[in-house]
Amino acid sequence: MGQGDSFFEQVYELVRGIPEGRVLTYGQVAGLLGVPQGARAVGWALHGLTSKREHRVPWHRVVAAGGCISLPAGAGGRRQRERLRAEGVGFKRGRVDLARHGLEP
DNA sequence: CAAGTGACGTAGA
DNA sequence: GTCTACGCCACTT
Repeated sequence: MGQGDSFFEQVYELVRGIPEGRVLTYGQVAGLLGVPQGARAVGWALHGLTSKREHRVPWHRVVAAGGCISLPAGAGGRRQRERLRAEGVGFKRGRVDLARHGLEP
């Protein structure tokens, strides 16, 4: 996989640009890339990072619609929740408070 | 070239 | 509030 600009790389770059304490949804990332219906592809792109060791991509800042974590606890969902909380992101009944950490509160 | 897959999204019941 | 069904995209084999 050494392609230069695949859709995946675009996702990585965009996610990499998410400031701390900010959270985006798959649909938003896809929309920013020009493919509002590509939420699935975005999720898949991040899925590859879970197994990667050096990525520098704050994938934990990307959650499903509504701010809910779709990741299984064993796949890193647990880590995502902890990381977000460590960045000051507040949780609302198991969901991220998009109203305070969304793209533009 | 075709089919299958997956960390989604929305709508309806 | 819960669950089901369909549609969409990009990548792999």
